[in-house]
Amino acid sequence: MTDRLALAQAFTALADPTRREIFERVAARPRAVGELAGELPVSRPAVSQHLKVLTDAGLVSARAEGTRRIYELDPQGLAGLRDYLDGFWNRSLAAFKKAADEAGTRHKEHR
Amino acid sequence: MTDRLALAQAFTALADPTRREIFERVAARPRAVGELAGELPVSRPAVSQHLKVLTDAGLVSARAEGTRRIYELDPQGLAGLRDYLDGFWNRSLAAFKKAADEAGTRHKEHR
DNA sequence: ACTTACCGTAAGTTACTACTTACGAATGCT
DNA sequence: AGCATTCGTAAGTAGTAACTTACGGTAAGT
Repeated sequence: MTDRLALAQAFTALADPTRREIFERVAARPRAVGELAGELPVSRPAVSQHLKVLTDAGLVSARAEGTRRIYELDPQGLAGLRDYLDGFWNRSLAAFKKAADEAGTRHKEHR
Repeated sequence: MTDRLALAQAFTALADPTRREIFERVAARPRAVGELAGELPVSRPAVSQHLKVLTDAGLVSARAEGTRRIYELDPQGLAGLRDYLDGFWNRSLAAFKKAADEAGTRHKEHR
């Protein structure tokens, strides 16, 4: 199961605009650090630091290729976020359905 | 459609631990501000400020009940987050499937 | 009308975070 | 071996965010 810490890390990771931008680009296609830095208005070390946060959150993973490090999307962190939100989604829908049904019994019959 | 700003606000809102705690309690059952403050180790104004952020992110909504303000979950913000993550989920699964298939064609046949 | 209860906002402070430059390590090429 | 490329980390700084106390405003009760 996905623990609370990993969840917090994932939300924190995607809260930053630059980091979300990096995440989206890596998700679209695996990229090296310098490549990402070339596309973004921040320095290469900044990209490295962001990638560390994303990696710790389980959102991306890296593999070495010569002196370059290729980052790609890691489905694990994504799955944790999805599961967390799905829980609220189902419960909220159930609650709203329940409220709607109860309102319905007062004003008109069920069918 | 859910725009980028709302998305950023939703991620930012859920990134803070205290705010996520508030969100979870409100999602479980609608609550007043003072009630939340009584359950949490922060002051009532702090809760108010967190609820404002959550409201702006479309994650909760409020209704007046006498002098009290009852906050409840708002499915809108939740839907935006879900849709965003689902996009990556589907695309990442497609990419992994594609990669697996291509690897399969090199090492063993499809079935 | 006065008091009580509940809440949002303003102002100020502290802690954290995102960024920069500087440095060092690892790999590949000649 | 020497040099170039690519990258991670350390150190320092500026901006932001989360919290507190203080204040004002609205609704209900007596």
